[in-house]
Amino acid sequence: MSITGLFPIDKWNFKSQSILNNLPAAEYEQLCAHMMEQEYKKGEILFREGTVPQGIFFIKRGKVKKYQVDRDGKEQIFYVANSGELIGYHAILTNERYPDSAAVLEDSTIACIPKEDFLEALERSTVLPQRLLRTLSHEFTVLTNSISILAQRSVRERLAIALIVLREKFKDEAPPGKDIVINISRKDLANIVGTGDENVTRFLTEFKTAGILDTHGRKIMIRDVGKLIALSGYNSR
Amino acid sequence: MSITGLFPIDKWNFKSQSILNNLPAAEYEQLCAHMMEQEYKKGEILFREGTVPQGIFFIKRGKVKKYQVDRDGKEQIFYVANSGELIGYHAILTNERYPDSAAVLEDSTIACIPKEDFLEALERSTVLPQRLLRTLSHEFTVLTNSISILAQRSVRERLAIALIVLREKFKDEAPPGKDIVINISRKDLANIVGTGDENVTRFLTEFKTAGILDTHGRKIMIRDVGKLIALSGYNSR
DNA sequence: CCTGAAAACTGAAAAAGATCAGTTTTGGCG
DNA sequence: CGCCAAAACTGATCTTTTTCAGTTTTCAGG
Repeated sequence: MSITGLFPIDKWNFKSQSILNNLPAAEYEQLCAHMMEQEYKKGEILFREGTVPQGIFFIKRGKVKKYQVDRDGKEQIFYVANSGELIGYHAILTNERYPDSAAVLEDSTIACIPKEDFLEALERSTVLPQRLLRTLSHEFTVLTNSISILAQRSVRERLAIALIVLREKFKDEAPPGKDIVINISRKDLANIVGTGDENVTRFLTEFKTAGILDTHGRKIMIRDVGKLIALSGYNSR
Repeated sequence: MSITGLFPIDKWNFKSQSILNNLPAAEYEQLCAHMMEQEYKKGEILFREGTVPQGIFFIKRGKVKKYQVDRDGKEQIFYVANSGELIGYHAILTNERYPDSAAVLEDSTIACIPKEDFLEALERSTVLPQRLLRTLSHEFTVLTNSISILAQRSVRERLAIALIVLREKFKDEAPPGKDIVINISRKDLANIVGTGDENVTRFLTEFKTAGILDTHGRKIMIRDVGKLIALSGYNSR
């Protein structure tokens, strides 16, 4: 059974990059007319809860976490966006103060397309609305899977699943033939899985002892995806 | 602080009914040309995981639960759709085998609009794609809130929140001046909250003892929404 | 109005997870 | 290269949640 064959996991890997790919040239030109490319450092915030972003963001290189912060300060990461993905359009589409925040997970190159250009392109374009609809529907599915996993699986299983998914997301960066390195803080991992960082440490130690992965500082290298999948609970029966 | 002012809670109450409201007459006519209205009984299944529905469903009266079933048979309800809402369009938009199921929660009147008519209307209409985009974006927000709640709140808090939301959904059915009655099985409640039905029973008993609600059989009548909100953890600080 | 199956409830025990209070390690910066 | 703050780790304890093994109640159909 392959990883991508595992239903909720390949859904989690969905990329919205297709939105801008192969747009009619004229539309693409117009959309990118006032695009601003910028370097962001780890930890920088793209937009914050309760605001309407200035535009939509296209991640050319790097990774961005999408999260919400609770009243009592607890952070929940519900998506890690990879290079090639587009974020920030939900707020612009609903034109509402938006409950999500986005922060840069590792040094990234991100382009910003002004709100107005995006909305205009959406009005004019013949393909953009359809693509967005499909993308949103797909994202919806990703979230419903996350809900099932968070509500029903143990912390160990959730962490195993998160690691499998993250491994896929960090695949691109590995030099050919070299290890895939997941570079993410324990706290961020905890905020994906919905637990504390102490728990993440504990289970990572357990996985390490079981020969499933290695750690060097905060870096995680997965050695045995098969065992992780077993632990994730998706091979049961 | 009003219920609807509570951020994640009013989001959960979102209705997608606006999608079909006040469409241009011609478009509406065309969309409804082959619409089939039908009575459904409690427990009937509208569509099942892994299928593409024949059409989209408009709930004229009643309620429908949207859920996913895990490999090991665990059911997770991620949304309760109310009268006025439209369901089933995700699968049709992505044109994929779809991971969600929908079953009738109480006797309902539901109209089915054939897939082809819906897709054609989507192509022709000037307002439908935009509306769907907004609706989907909004639904997305509802799900991210659910994720935060499920990942970070205790079972007691989750149940409190679920009850507040369900109370809003069952509001319409209460005769003026009479109690709002939440009519849902313990098992379904458990599958919303992500726990077992024994736990639901336990906490309901606790709430009853605290004067927060009454139960008659499986019916739940909430007496003190304020206390429930307090228990939900949303008044903290 | 009975009756049987499904649903709801209860208690006790075990397991899982959160929390607290530290110690050790890491990695960026002067 | 060493220092310092932040992050990671560890162990012990306490709380929450699950699980199991029943009993009681409800309610739909005969």
